[in-house]
Order: sequence, then structure tokens, then C-alpha cells
Amino acid sequence: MLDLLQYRETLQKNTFFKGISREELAEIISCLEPQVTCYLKNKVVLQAGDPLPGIGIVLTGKLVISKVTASGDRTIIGQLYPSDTFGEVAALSESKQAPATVTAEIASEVLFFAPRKLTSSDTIQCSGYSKFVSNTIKLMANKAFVLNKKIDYLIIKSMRGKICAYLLDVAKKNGNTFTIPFNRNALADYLNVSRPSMSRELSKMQEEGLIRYQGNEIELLQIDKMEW
Amino acid sequence: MLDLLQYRETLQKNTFFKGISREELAEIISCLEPQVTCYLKNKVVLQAGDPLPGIGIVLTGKLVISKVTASGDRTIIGQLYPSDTFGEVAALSESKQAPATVTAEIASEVLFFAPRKLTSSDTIQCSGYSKFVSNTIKLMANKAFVLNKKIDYLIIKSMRGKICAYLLDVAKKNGNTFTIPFNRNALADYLNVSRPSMSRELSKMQEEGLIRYQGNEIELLQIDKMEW
DNA sequence: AGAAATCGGTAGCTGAGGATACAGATTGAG
DNA sequence: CTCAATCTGTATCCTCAGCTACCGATTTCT
Repeated sequence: MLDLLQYRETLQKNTFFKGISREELAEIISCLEPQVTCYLKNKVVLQAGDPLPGIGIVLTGKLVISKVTASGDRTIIGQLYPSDTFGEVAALSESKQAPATVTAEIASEVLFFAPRKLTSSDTIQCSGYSKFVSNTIKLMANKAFVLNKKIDYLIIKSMRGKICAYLLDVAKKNGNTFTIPFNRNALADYLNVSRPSMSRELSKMQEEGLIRYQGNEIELLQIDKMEW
Repeated sequence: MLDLLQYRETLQKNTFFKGISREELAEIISCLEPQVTCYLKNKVVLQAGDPLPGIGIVLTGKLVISKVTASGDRTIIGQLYPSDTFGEVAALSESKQAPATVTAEIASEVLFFAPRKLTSSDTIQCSGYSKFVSNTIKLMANKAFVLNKKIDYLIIKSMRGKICAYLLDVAKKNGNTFTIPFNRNALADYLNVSRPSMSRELSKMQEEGLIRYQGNEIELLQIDKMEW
């Protein structure tokens, strides 16, 4: 078995293993027969459309989930930090193809295991299994929830509307002053707009006194005027 | 217990109950303590943002899932036919709020049950339960998959691109001649564009000999020129 | 330290597509 | 049967945001 002791804390934060004791975790993990792979900066971890190498859990580093359209438009779906899971949707749905591309933004380590191990007879007999199953369901539900959120941004047609919707969501979690996890380029990708147009609008909003920003630190000054 | 015999065929097609025998189905259903509600044409079944009334399974009729932005833009996420499920994502994720609005397009009957019934001690003891659980996981995964597909359309920026992507997906399932399940207005909502602009582009595509259509019947004439 | 790459703001131009309005066709209700 | 409502295509207008280009600032690499 792999020496995963050093990653135990990270794994325990993973949604698959929420509320599962240290002993049960070790037992389940060994049943999953995981492999750890390292990726250098900017390396592709999995490519949209390819058959899935397995379900992945980020151990260290940072990954980016993105989609590229046939005509070359790129959009960011989300970011993955240690303890986050990816590939579970494709693995468990009928299509076994990855719906998006995952790339290492910085050097990263990823734990993979085969989807079928989720329901292998060994795994089922682990003592924490029922908890593990309900966690799996919650994991999927949350993923669907994130996708829903993403759709919420995408269906807004105006630049101002997209920016406001995003900033208000971040503010709801972190208060009126916060640091966003994207640089301008990435944020533009995330909102599916062009960077210069977005910059233009951010400037306007600052002029109008709605927001104040410096780099990735943003402060919302007039929340009421941002709700459309 | 409710008399659900008349709906047994519909229920057996539902993803929750795939591969579950008639007897097991009856047992599980009774544990879920479902309620059947009728909706007249155009009535709202559940409103985005509201707490969830329960997990719903369509018995008869047709429902539409849509989202409305704060500024009034409306988009269609999908359509629900008998045996389809909705509300399961919100029910099983941490947020208990409905992420979208569901409306009855025609008079419809819906079966609801409380999410907690999924894991009640009664239900767990049903003989088909393990199958039921893996079905639940598959259900969630497929939902996430549908959302991914929706995102694929939304991130395409050009009108032509959106239309082609949609038509090609339909063609992949039904062959090069098919009837789409949307009228122009609904399709425009689905693709998140304005109806006149979409009509304009469809006309152009017909002129160019890419497609031929009459009402909702569409034939793709030059598939190779539609792949971007 | 110096060169190269990345990043963010700004400007000008342009065009795709949104909005509105209207007309003919079809459907539906009374 | 008639009137109203809905649906679809089309034309005009015009705005918003995409694109390209450029510049200064910052970071990174060697």
C-alpha cells in the first residue's frame, strides 16, 4: 500500500471521507487501491473528451477545470485545491468521457482511483461504507450545485450584470472586502467575456463609486446598486 | 397508501428504480410516503430560491425547468417528461434551495416525497435498497452531465455556433432529420439568445444550404460544414 | 542586473446580435 | 364563424462588447 500518511489530513477534508474515522479511512483508502501522480506546472491532467483515467483527489498544488469550444473559446469552470475531487461526475454517469479539461496551474500531486473500486466487494465491506456512500451522493449534489451557479453567471447577458453577480456571490461568503482567486485574464475566462471589455467595465464601476479595487483585492461600496 | 398502480410503468422507468423488481418497487415506494399533486397548465410547480417541497417525479404531462435572472432574462434549462426526476440536486446538496423554477407546460401530475425518506430506517431495510442507492448516484451524475451540456451551449459565443452545436447534438441521437422539442421562442430561451436574431441565422443557414426546416422539423444537409 | 514574459488598463474601431415593430399564418376560444 | 392570441419570419436601428493594438508596471528567468 502507498504511504499516504502524510496526506491524511488532506484526505480527511475530502467530501468522500467526511465524518469517517481515521481507522475507517485507512481501510477504505487501501480498498480503493489509489495511485499518486505528479504534474508539473501547466501540464494537462485530463483532457475533455478523453476516457477518464479515474476519480481524482487533489493532494497538493492547484488545478484548473476549463472547457474549450471547437472554435477556441476557453472558459474556466472552477479551481481545485487540496482535498477537492474531480472526475466523479464522468466516472459515475453513463458517459465515461471527461466533460472538461483539467490542468495543473502549479506543480501538483493527485491521487487517482478507479471508479469501479467505489463499489467493489472489498470496499463495500469496509466499516465506514454507508457513510462513504451518503458522502458520495452529497459530493455529486454539490458538483451539480456548482454547475448551476456557473450557469447563473453565463445566462446573464450584460457585462455589468455578470460582474455584479459574481462579486455579490463572493461578498456573500467573505464580506464586502475580499481577494478574488482569479487574475483579470482568468476572471474574464470564468465569466466568459473578453478581458479588455471586462476591464473597461470594472473601471467604470470604480468611477461610479460602486467598487474600489487594487489588483485582486476588491471592496464593494454600494451593494444595493449592484443588485439587478 | 396511495393507489399508484396506474403509474407503475412510469415509475419503473424512473432512474431511482431502474432494475428494481415490481415487489421491491412497491415496498420502497410505500416507505417514501409519496404525495401526488396535480398542476394546471402554466402553473408554477416550484420557484427558484424557495425551500424545496420535496423530490419530484413526473407522472403525467410535461414540465419545464427554467431560470430567470434578476434583470428578467429567462432561459430554459430543460424539459421534464413522465418518469423524469427533479429537485434531487437541491434536496441532496447542502443548500436546500431550488436552483431553478419548474413550471407545468401542460396539465401534469407530480409525485413528491421528502428527501429524508431516502435514508429513513424504513427505506434502508427495503430489499432493493442497495440498487436504489447506486441508482441515486447515477441519477445525480446524469444531472450534472446535463448541466455540463447546457454549459457547453452557453459558452459558445456566436449565434451560428450555438445553433450548430445544438442541432448536431440532436442529430447524434436522432439522425439527420428530426423534430425538435422546442418552438422558436423556447429554443431561443434554451440557447439564451433573442428569437429574431436566431430566426435570422436559421434563415441564413437555410439559404446557404446547411439545413432545411419547416416548423420544428429540421433536416441537416451538410453536417461537415456545421462542425466548428 | 538585464532581458523577457506576464499582467492590467486604455483607446478606437467594428460588427454581431439585441430590441422593437410589423405582417402573415396558424391555432384556439367563445 | 369571428375575434383574439400565438407563432414565425423579416426589416430597421443601434448599442454593447469583442478585437486589436499599445503602453507602462510588475514579475520571472538566467
